[in-house]
Amino acid sequence: MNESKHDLGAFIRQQRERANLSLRRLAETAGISNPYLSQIERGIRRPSAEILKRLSRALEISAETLYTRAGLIDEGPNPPTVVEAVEGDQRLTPRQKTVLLDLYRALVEAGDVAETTEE
Amino acid sequence: MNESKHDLGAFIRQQRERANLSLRRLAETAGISNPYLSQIERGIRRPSAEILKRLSRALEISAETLYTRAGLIDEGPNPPTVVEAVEGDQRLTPRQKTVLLDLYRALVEAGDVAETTEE
DNA sequence: ACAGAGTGCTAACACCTGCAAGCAAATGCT
DNA sequence: AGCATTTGCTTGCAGGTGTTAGCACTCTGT
Repeated sequence: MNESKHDLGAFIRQQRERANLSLRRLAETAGISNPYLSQIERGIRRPSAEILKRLSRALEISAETLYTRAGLIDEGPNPPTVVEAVEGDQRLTPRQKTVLLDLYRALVEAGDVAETTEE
Repeated sequence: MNESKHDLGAFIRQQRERANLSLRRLAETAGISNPYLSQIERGIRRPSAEILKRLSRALEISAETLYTRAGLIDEGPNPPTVVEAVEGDQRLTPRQKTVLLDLYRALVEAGDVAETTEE
C-alpha cells in the first residue's frame, strides 16, 4: 500500500519503457512472472532484493541504484566504516582485530553520550 | 539447507561476536526478533534486504558488504583501508584517531615481525 | 468479421519470512 | 544453596512474496 515513500515501481516502469520492453518481456528476461512485475510497478508489492537484482540485470542498471531507489540502501556511496576496514585487513590477526574494534567502540561511545540510555 | 552457497549467517555471527554483542542485543539494536536472527545466523532463513539493511547499520558495516555477502550484489567492492576509514570517521576526534592509528600500526608491526602462531 | 497474438491486470494458491511465546542450559547475585 | 537474568534455540502462527491460471482489451492479418 505505502508506495508514497519510494516510487520504486514508477522508476522501474520508466526504465522498462525507456528500453522499449513490454511488461511480459522484461518479466521473462528477469526471470519473474509478469503479473508480479505488474504489481511491483504499481507499488502493490515490494520485491525482495533477489528480484531487484534480476531486474537490475535485465534493465542493465546497477543493483545499487535500484536498492537505493527501493530504500534498501540509505545513502549513495557510504563512507568506509572502521569496522569493516579492520575486518578486511589481512595483516591483522583475529585477536588484534578484536582489540582494535573494542577500543574503537569504546572511543565512539565515549564520544557521543546520547546513544546509551541503559535501563 | 542451502547455506553452502553463501555463508552469510556465519559472517553475520562472526561480525556480531567481533562486536561483543549477544544475539539478543544485536537483534534488539537491529530491530528484529532474536529467534529470527538466530535462524539467520545458522543459515535456516534467508533475510530480506530490509533486514540486512538494519543488520548492517547495527553492525556498522556497509549495506553493500552485506548484500554482496548475501549474493544480492554481484561484484565485490574494494576493501577500504583502516587508515582511510579511521580518518574519515566523523565520530572520532583527531586525538582519538591518533590513538587508534597508533595502535593499529603497532599491531601491524608486531604481526609482521612475529607472524604469530596464535591459536 | 473473425482468429491469433500482444498488451496489462485479477484471482486463488503454495511457500517463506518474520514474530510472539516459551524452552533448557549457563551465568550472576544475595 | 536459591533465585533471577541472560544465553541461544524450537515451536506455532500471521502476513507478505511470488507463482500459475485466467480475465478483458487492442492490434494485426485473412
